[in-house]
Amino acid sequence: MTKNIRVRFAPSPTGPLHIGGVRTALFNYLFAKKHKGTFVLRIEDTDQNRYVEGAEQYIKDALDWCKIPYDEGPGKDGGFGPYRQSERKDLYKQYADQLITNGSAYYAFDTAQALDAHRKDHESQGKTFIYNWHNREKLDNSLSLSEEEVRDKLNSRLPYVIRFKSPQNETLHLTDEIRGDIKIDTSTLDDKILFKSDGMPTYHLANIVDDHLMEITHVIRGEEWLPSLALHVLLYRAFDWEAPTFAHLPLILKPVGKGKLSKRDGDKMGFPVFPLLWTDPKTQEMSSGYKEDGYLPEAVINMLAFLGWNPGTEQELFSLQELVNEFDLKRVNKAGAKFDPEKTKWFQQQHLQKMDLGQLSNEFQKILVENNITTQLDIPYIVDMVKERAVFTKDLWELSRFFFISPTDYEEKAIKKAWKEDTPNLMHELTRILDDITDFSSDAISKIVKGWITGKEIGFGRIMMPLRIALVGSLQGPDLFEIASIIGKQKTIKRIENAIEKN
RNA sequence: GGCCCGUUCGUCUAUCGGCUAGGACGCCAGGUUUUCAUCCUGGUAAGAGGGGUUCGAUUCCCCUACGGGCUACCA
Repeated sequence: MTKNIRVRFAPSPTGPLHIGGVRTALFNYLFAKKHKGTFVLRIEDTDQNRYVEGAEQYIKDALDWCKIPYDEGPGKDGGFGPYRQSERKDLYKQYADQLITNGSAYYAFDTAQALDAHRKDHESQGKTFIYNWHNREKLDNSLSLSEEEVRDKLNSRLPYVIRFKSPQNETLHLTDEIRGDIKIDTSTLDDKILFKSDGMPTYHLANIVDDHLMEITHVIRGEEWLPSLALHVLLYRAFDWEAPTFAHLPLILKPVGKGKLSKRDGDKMGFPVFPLLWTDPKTQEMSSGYKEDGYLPEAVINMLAFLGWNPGTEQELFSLQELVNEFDLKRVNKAGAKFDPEKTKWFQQQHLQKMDLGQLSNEFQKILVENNITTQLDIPYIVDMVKERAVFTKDLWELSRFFFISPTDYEEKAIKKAWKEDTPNLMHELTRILDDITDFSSDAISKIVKGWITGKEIGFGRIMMPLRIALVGSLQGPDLFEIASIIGKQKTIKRIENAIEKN
């Protein structure tokens, strides 16, 4: 009997979640569901200075839109709450103290200014200042000071931090589910701050404590955390806790240029980097979102899943459930992946085509209302006819508006190409032919009109193209006889007459 | 600079020592649709470089180059 799989997604509410974060959440979700485990959302808000109003709600809304709900998290206690680190504040100090007691950590009184000066000084000499074994004895901390001095400083309420005492001269063998074995020489590590002078833990402490307390079995996070893996493993050891399994996901890179995809890139390059629209509460600056741009969550999820993962088969189109079934951490890539807005569009187009016709028709109905259209026409029939040309639901309107509204303008290029000198006469004649048809079904119209054209011994284009201009306004759209049949005999003839008049 | 991770078509990727290196996006060309789009068919294009190991390396090892991440009392 293996223990219950528990994973967490632990974003910091410092702004909107971007698609890299969504992918991390997705992979956690897929892994959890695949193994019938629990997906936890934990809000890592230990840095009060960077807290952004509305960010937490945005994270929840985004996960909700993507249909990757968390099993436990703020507002959904599963017995491991609270799930906001700010609400767990009182918990952490005792763990920091525990490390002091067992010799794994120490107090440090160095001021930010003093450390800054050290860094600048080292930098000017071309060196890097690292707070660790090689200089910790010379700095202002409980390792260099006498017990008395330390007690005095503590008693006089001097600000202090608690630092981890990184071991020296040890080769750590770390394991990552995706990357395999990683060797680290602990002498290169620095003595990271675990507990800040403001009474809050840093990410490192809070993260380890919470993952332990919440019984997280697998830590799946971005590659940017790989450098802290050694510290984290060392912390588990210092606490004598069993460490979870780690997996570091490759980063998502900019489509062009250098570096990882950042929150700024999206609107600069013409595609959203956020799942939902975001308005910065301070500057009112807006960033576009996939939802508002018309993307289906299924498409975004599918696209994201394929950024750094593949099933090993040639199937590319997946539903969420299929992704759950197929997902395997072992098939996650090591290298970073450049984000491709074009392929995202392709996923969108594919998923729109797969969408349930009734549901798509309902969406379309809303657009009709927005455009003040009331109609007796068979909406699902029309949607089914034009949807293959659509990438987004909103495209449906432009692709079908001629069913509801007679064209008033005619595309110039089309007129030039197809509206010739004898066209008005031919169109006149056509109206009489159409008028005589009693059964105005597309089959019947097709048969009669085609017969008529053949009899006249002229090219089909001479009739069909002007007719299309008259009915649609341009040389586009589905089968003409279908269109004529749907809009009906009267309107068809009227539109032809309009076109003759205007051209 | 230091530490760590990575490197197959332009992009996302398959390949678990022997392949004409496969698929997808994009692009190009044909075909279907007497329109347009969709769709179908075909084409374009890749193992960073150098050393090893091996009968044989894209695949294993090392070096170099390049790319990326981290290097805060941020996560």
